[in-house]
Amino acid sequence: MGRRHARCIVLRASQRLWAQKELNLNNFISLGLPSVLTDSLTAGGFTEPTKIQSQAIPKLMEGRDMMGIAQTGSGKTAAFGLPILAGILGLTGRPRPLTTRALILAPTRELAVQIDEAIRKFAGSKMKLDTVLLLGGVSRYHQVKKLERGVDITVATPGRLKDLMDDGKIRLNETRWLVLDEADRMLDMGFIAPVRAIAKAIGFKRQTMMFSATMAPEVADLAKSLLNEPVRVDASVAGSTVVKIDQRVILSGAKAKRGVLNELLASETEKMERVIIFARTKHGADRVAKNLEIDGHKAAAIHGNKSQNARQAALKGFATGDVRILVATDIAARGIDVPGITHVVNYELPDDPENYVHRIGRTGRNGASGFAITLCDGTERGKLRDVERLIRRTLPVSGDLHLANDTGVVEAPRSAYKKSGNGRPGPRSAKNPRTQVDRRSPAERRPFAEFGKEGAPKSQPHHQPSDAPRTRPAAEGRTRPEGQAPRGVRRDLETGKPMAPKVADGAGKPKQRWGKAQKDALRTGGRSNADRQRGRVA
DNA sequence: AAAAAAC
Repeated sequence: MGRRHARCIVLRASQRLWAQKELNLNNFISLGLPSVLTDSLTAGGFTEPTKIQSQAIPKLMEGRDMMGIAQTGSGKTAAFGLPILAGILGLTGRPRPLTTRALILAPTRELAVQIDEAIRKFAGSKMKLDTVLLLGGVSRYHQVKKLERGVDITVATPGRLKDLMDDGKIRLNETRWLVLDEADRMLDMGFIAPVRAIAKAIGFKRQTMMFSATMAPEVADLAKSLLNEPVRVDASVAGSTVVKIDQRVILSGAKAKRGVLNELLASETEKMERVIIFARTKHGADRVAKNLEIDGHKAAAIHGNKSQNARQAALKGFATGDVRILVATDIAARGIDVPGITHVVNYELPDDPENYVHRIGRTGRNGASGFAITLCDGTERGKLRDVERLIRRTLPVSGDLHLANDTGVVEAPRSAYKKSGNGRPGPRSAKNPRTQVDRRSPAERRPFAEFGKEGAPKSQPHHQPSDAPRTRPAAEGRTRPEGQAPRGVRRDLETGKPMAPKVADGAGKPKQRWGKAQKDALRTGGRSNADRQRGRVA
């Protein structure tokens, strides 16, 4: 009976599979894609378009330009890739030597590799397709060989592409499709000049697709000059994904972080199957990886000082499950799409608060849930506050501010990361020695969780008139010596009038960490980081 | 004072 029942289920499942194959029950068909592509999608197990795919594909098949607000994981690669593949299927003959029919630009090499792999997978084995991947860090030789024969699709990072353009190894005059992926990041990285040069080389007979996580003014500017009456598709999933990520903060002294991390990796409740650990600097990432190895954990590291081969190897080992721990700089904060990451650990807080959001977005993907654990020491309080302001919520904190202000003597007591809650130190015990001398002023001695609220930037009304005496609700009932300004209000030295608080116009927005002049120099000059450092006046 | 991207 049980057996027959089981067989019945098996039969039903196989019938469904058969029906799907036979009748090609693939919802991509309704989007107007040719059968060569839907067949390969079915074979790859893709039958259900994502939100952005069902919105974008029909419009792109009509030849419209597009501005897409979307992040990695939304399925945007297929959203622009499939219409391009469909367009190429409609062309006859081979691409001419030194030309490419489609050009896809990405900000980092890893991202370019991912896009290239995905597109070839969508095309499947039945479609004749010549592609080339143009990125730095590897020999130009094979890239040039492929270009000499002519290619259908080129995926590139701006530096190497511009390099090859200047050497006459690639001509863009026959390029019909241009994609700018992660445009916001490309601008942040100073690629505006090469991107414009590339677009100019292609000319106007093209279909342009631009994708960005945000619609910052610079992005809007670029979109205005590159896109022609674009369709706008918004597939930002801001709330829904973040909700599935369990975020928390553990206070820990800088030197105690190593011990805290080891405890986390060892603890059974955490079930850290695949974890990515973010460090702030390349050197920091190497150091964390080295310490993990010493402490008996197999780990790979990825950052910009590693060779392209080493970077690919690290990523591959992580994706295959060969190593369960990847230590990374913010090179991997965005775009890296390795499935099954259960935990993101911020060993150090990022300099750019936006990167916090991108980092934790490596987990909780495709409906899975994930954990994001941030280790925060005393010097990082400001950065944590910036993050909390950006995401507009206060993160649950455990651990001990005394430990966070650790200057190096304290070993992390278990209670620092086992206990969650009010952020106050647990009772003094052998395990929680609290031998640290507290060097803070009395005003600073408050539970750590309060720090995010200090100065209350998020409750400041944006439009508060600056010439009216400013009062904070919290200051009510508080007595002050005559003539002393309330805390948090700066007064003009001459007039004594209150000035606009520093944070008022930045509330809800991240602080600008680099001077505008430096960012501009980066944007326009296109010089290397090292050049920039050398050229700067000390 | 960082990271990314060209040799």
